[in-house]
Amino acid sequence: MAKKPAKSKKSLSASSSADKEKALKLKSPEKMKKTVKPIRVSEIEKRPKNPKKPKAKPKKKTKKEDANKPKKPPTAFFFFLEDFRKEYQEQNPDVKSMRDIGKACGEKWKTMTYEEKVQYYDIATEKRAEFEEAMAEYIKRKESGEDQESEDSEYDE
DNA sequence: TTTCTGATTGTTAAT
DNA sequence: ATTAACAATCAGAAA
Repeated sequence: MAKKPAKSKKSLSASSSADKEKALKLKSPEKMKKTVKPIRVSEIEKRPKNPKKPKAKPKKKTKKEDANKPKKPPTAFFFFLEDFRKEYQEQNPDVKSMRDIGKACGEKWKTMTYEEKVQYYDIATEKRAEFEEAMAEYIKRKESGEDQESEDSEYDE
């Protein structure tokens, strides 16, 4: 059977006017707001994984690995989770924890409309901007002199 | 005691 | 374009 080509289904010249309208609506909300700042990060972020990952898929980390390294900001979904959790626990005090909530939350999230989600997206967008700033500062500091550690780094607790 | 796991989606960086 | 990893959370299980 000759397989085939089903590779270019729409690409090149498929830009119809209808496509434009559709794309406008489907685009990410944050993208619509304005272009992201031109922060060019090439080698800033390094990802030295956690040496403590027994599983093939690392997921969490122990405690502090890099106090200077800004962690990834929570996504819109996570913000929604925070609110959702509170409500969920009120209605379901019997539920122990997030495994159930996560499912319920994800399900509801899918049902939410753009307008409802956009609020969280907005928060996430703003948060990301802050994260980028923190990241830039972190890099700067790191390049400036990571040797500078002594002051009150970490004594014993 | 300490560490990891699970489950959800979103965002990012790298390929 | 797609993949891989990580973001929070918390109670329970494993070592």
